[in-house]
Amino acid sequence: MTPLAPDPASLRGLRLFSGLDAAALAEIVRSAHTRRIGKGTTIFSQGDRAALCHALIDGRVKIVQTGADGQQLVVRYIGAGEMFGTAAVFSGGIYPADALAMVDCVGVHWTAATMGELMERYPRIALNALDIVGRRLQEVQTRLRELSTERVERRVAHALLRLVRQAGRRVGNGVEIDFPLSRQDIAEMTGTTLHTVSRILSGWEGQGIVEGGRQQVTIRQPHALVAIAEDLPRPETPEEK
Amino acid sequence: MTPLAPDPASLRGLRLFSGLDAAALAEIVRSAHTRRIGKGTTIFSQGDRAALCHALIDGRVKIVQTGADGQQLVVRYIGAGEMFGTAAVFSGGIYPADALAMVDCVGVHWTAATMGELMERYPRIALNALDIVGRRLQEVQTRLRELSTERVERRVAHALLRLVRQAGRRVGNGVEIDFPLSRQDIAEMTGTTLHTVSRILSGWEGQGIVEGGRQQVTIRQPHALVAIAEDLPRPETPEEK
DNA sequence: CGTCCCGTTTGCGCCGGCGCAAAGAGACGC
DNA sequence: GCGTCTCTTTGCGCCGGCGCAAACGGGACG
Repeated sequence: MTPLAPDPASLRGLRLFSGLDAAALAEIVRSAHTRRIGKGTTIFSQGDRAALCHALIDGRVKIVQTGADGQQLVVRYIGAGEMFGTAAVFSGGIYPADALAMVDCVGVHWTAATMGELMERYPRIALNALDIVGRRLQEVQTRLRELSTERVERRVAHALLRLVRQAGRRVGNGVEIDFPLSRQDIAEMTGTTLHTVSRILSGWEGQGIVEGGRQQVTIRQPHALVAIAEDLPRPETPEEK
Repeated sequence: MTPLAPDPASLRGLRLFSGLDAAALAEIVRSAHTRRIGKGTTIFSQGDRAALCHALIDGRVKIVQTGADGQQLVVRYIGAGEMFGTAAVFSGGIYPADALAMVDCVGVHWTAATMGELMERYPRIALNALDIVGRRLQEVQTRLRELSTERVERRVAHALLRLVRQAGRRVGNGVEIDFPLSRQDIAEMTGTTLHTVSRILSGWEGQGIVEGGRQQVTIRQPHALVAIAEDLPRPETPEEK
């Protein structure tokens, strides 16, 4: 992990620091530690003491929780501008999951003590963190309800739609999930197996709704996916070509 | 809902306000609205604008999220001393679930604006809220992993163990969950049906692990339940009588 | 360029648990 | 006390999806 000089412009873009004045931002920049993180790096591990508050400047980080039997849940993908590991610092002090760099990244971090002082001095930071953690709580609650009450196909549709919103990139024939996403990853987000995900995606591909690829999904008919997710009648889907 | 005079002692006991000095607590008491809430009351509804931050002084509140198809998830039970609906106020401003009084309750609330001002003036409140919401996020993430990766029996065991920690009351032959808890409630916490919960509990009852009853569960052998939850070899369980 | 590894796809038997149906017991209101 | 409603229990057929196995193809690496 290679240290870098903090870039004030990118720190200013972090959601955690929105609404702060120039003096506050200057202090935040002064105490920030910025670095490159190579693809595949474990930034922190489940069960470790939560010593640092992290945020991502560039790249993509996967947050994965592992149970005692080795089974994994993909909790979340972190994109540029987002914090991670911060809630743990203020809630119990143990990271509840691993943070893995999916691609080469640029990250920034603060010690727990520094962030605590910043929050006491600038309550806006604490309120922003509360907003972020509260939204994540709502999302996870929604996923819990989906997993409790919906069949796999709908769950996969919901998961893909969330990913499109978070990491969708327009390409020629649809919207691509803009980072490597395997069938196993999708399975670990939706409580199923890679085989089931593969079968579902193959079926949708046959209907022109998605286009698959190795660690890759492109959504060609988002509205069809919404209909599946919401268990609505399917619109007629002309085969586009 | 019958207004009451705020009781400073019970407000002081709220987790949200721990670590505050007397001046802060006096201000909190001044702006608090306390009232009785009858059993069965809907305190707020899913989809409503999140206008009030709530906390419970006495009683038990169930937080339930309902999907578009009417299927329900029991998100959480709120006990005395706990806040509820507060995260929603600071995260998007819409309540994501209903809050229902399970028994007669005493509740307290503040307007969103008042709580926002209190948090700006006393950052400790925001940090406490962050701690509480962060712990809830961790719990829901853990439940999501359990639901994704464990069979029903283990999930029910985990759910009962959580309830024991939260609302367990020692009685003559074990630990009772100290509020009305139906098989349907347990099912809605664990992503299964009431029939499956009933079958599991009947089986455990036959082994002396629990004792059932109408809207009632008493855990007689907590260690056996832990072994089930963690998929450990079962200890020999002598039939106590 | 060749080889190896990993990800994807597909067939299929099996199983956990859903959900219908019915019976019984307890709580509640008149 | 009686009637009604709700909750719990249990039998059982059915189905969604798990997980084993095998084949194929693409990408990474030497």
